Amino acid sequence: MPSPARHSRRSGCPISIALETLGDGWTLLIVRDLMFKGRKTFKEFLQAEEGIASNILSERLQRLESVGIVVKLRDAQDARRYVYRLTEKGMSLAPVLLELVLWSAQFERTDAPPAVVRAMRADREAFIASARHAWKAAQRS
Amino acid sequence: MPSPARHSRRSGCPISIALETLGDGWTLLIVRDLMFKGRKTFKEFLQAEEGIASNILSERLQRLESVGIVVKLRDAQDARRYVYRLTEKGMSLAPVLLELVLWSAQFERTDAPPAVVRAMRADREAFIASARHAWKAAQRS
DNA sequence: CCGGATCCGTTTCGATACTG
DNA sequence: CAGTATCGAAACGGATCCGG
Repeated sequence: MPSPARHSRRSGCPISIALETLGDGWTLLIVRDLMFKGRKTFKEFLQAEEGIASNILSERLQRLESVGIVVKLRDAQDARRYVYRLTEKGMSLAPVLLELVLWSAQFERTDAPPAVVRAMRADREAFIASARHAWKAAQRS
Repeated sequence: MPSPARHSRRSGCPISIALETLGDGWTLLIVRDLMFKGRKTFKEFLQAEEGIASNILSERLQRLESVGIVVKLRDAQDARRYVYRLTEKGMSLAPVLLELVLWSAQFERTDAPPAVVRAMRADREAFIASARHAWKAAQRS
């Protein structure tokens, strides 16, 4: 979706940057998986139930890296592997993702909302705080 | 982006419905314009600075209508025209949009954040409440 | 094996032109 | 004014190949 982002000057409500990065559905899924599902390797993203193709995943990860939302690092445990992590900028998307998940949960036809959703709904601030806490903890590893 | 939405069953964090509707950048812009900028006619959307093409706009509006986010009505003032309005479901997207706009504003390189953004930042609840109030007021017209 | 890159047929998008 | 029709460009995604 190149066009709406191009002519973004002086918009009353900025949103174009979000469009460039999140306007793509796959990207949104990757960020959600990073933030809430603990996925971090190429393979884990590939195996996500939505079924992304490897070339698409590769491209999206590169783009996320280039806009500073994720970083690619060597796995500390296994130096042959890579792990992807959200940056601070990436983590700052938490409120957006949380609202998005909550909104979706309202209309998704599931018998019972998953525990994650219930935790989010109960206390948004607390949920974001704990996600950030987990993120910081994983930092040192 | 057809695929991620197709296999959406039993996701730990629902988001697929949001992907179907908001995963497209143009759609996001339309909803933002409806919610925060008071745009409501086909022409007003067309004239938005981002420059959407008429066929794209048409298709996106139809899709938004089919998923129950907007309704298409005759203009009460001028019966020859149509106006598009957010439904209750559409308005329930307000928190998502607000967080999205706030996040974008952080990284958008503008000299001063527009008044809207400052108002949002100051009090999110109040901003959403007033947006909803304006929406209800416009209902009776 | 893992993390991609490349190729290529198919689908979708979107700018422009056109119509009721 | 509010959309359709057309048609080239771009994106998608499955298969396959490659370096470590």
